[in-house]
Amino acid sequence: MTTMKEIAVKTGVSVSTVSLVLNGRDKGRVKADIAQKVKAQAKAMGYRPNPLARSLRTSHTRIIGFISEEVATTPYAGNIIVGAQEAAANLGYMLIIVSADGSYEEGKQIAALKRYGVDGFLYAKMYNRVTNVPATLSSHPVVIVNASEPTGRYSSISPNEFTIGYDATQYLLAAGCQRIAYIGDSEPILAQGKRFNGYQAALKDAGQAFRPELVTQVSRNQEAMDSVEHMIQGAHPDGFFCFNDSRSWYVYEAAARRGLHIGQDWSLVGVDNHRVFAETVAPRLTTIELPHYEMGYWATCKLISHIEHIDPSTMTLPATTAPLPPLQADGTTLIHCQLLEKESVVNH
Amino acid sequence: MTTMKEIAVKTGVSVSTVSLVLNGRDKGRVKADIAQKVKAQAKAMGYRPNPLARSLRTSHTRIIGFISEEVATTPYAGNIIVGAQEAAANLGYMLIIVSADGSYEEGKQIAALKRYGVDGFLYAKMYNRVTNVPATLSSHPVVIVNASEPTGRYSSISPNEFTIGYDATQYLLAAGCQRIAYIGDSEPILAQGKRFNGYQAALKDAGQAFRPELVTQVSRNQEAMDSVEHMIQGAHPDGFFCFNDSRSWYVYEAAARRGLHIGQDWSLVGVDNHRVFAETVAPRLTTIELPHYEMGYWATCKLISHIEHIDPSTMTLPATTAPLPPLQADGTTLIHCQLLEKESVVNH
DNA sequence: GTGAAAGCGCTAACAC
DNA sequence: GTGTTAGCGCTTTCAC
Repeated sequence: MTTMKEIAVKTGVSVSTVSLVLNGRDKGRVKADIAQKVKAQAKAMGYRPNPLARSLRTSHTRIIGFISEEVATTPYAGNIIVGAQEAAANLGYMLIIVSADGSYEEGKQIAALKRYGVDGFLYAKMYNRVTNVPATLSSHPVVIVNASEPTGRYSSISPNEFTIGYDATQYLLAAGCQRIAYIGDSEPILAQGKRFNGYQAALKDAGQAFRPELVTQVSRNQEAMDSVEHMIQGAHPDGFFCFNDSRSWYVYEAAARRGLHIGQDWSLVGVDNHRVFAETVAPRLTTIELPHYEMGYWATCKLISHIEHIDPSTMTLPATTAPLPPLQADGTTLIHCQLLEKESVVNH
Repeated sequence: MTTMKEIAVKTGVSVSTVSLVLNGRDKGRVKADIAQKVKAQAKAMGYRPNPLARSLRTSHTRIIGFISEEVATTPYAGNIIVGAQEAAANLGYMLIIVSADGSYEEGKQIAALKRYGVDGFLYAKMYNRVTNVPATLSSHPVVIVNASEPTGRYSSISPNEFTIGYDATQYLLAAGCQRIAYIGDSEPILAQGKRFNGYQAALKDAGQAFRPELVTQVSRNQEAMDSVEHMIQGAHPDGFFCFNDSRSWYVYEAAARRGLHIGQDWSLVGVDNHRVFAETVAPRLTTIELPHYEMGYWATCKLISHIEHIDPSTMTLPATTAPLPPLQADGTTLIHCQLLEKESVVNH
């Protein structure tokens, strides 16, 4: 580890000059040629600043605290972490991740993160919902990921659930489906209601009547299977929009029992949480993937723009990255989800 | 943030005395009553040490670098992170997680972690394999998670793949299955070979002949489905051991096409990667879950025991935690995987 | 323009 | 036994 002192000695200047130069604060303070010498020497010696020492002085660390629940129990939401981590790396930050679903309570974890001097917090939930942000976070910049929050005090980023339902339904309509079923979740969770609204809106916009008999909101296991069977027998759907891949399963099994094939006899679009389908039946399944990676990435960019008091639109993002989606008036950003076209929709 | 200096002033002693007392190094150096006073004052003022300042001095940080690939693309392996994070929290450590599957290369990430002064590294892979540890890590304690490494220089923790195959097959045998099929993966990955060995060994120990016609090693999609169908038609199995849940899927679909039910007509034990099955068809499926959480937890305990040069068996683990599994001679620890009994095995 | 000096909060060698 | 002192590597104020 080469230090500034060593560079100072080698170059024959003082540490303060080195610090000035290496931090780009030498404008009109240090002569250009000596600045050059310092930079050259630093490069030659492979100088890298010691973040600990810098943090002790400046009390900012370029570390972000990522607080999550249920990383354990939700498939693929881990992509939020990956997205956040990559954004952080691109912008010169590190992520310390704590999960609050374990033996250690959220409060203790937050206190520990504060002691380590994190510059801000990402508060992530593993399924989209309304949540309350712990009061202890309010001393720092916070961005909420995959959730929203009632007070409007914090920025948040979550998937646009309405357009998920709308796009899926519209896609089935465009394929010529006349009787599109909605296989939902029996829990009254946020995503459920909004996707269902999108389904209804798409039907309405296409001039199709909404038929309650085509809707079934199921839990799981045999009971769910029976509900789906019952709906199919009564309402004869030719297309299905499924809340998630667990619900798609019941349709696949019902098709198999009838000797029918998804993508040949029935159309199906489903939200893909687990990706066992992608792995197993692809390219048979047309799916919508939740934008976990994007949410993590953008939330981190936004948080850092808060931390550094800069306008997110001026942030230099890597060329490969899409521009930050615009903020709504209430601080909420909804991310549109892509529909991945495969073969499980047949033209009727 | 109260500092040692403030405590020293309030108590009327020097900072060094405070430091000694608060670090438990006052044995025979500071009088008991004054030590008491210091402790009381510290408590009253809600003193918490500043880890940055301490680290700058001691050059250890109580931060562990967690290096992983493919957190993005592997379901549930995120549990390794959760386990590691909880173990770290229990032992007073923090985890900085970097993923090497993104735009930033492993080398840069490792350099950054070193600058932040991590005390050691967890080098995790998201599926079990033989891997090479980057040379730059050798300056620090390292534990390998969910992988092994050819040189034998590092400790590693991975699932016992052999017993997965053995236990699953034995369980099916005990239920009376006479013709147990093995639905494997067509890739020659480590887990594949060992689970297959376990399957063969269990058959042999039970005195059943190994029948090649009951084995099919499939990739995915229609081709995989066709192979499974072909095997079933030719060899008439009454029980199935499936390499993972993607492969279980094909058996479920084949059963549905015949109007048969898993758990009534056919027995099935599968390794459960995605848990869409657990969510969807439980309690119909008898599964083996990979011990991701445990691997993360134990790897972290072991790493910390290296860092602090203590015998892992003397570590005070939380009462809820199982004891650390023993180390093999080559530094490898294999974790036995539990078989979760449900209803997808029928007594023949 | 440049350097000396103070100090972020803590630890540890060394006086007394 | 306890306090004084000297840093860890860096930033920043203030003389010169």
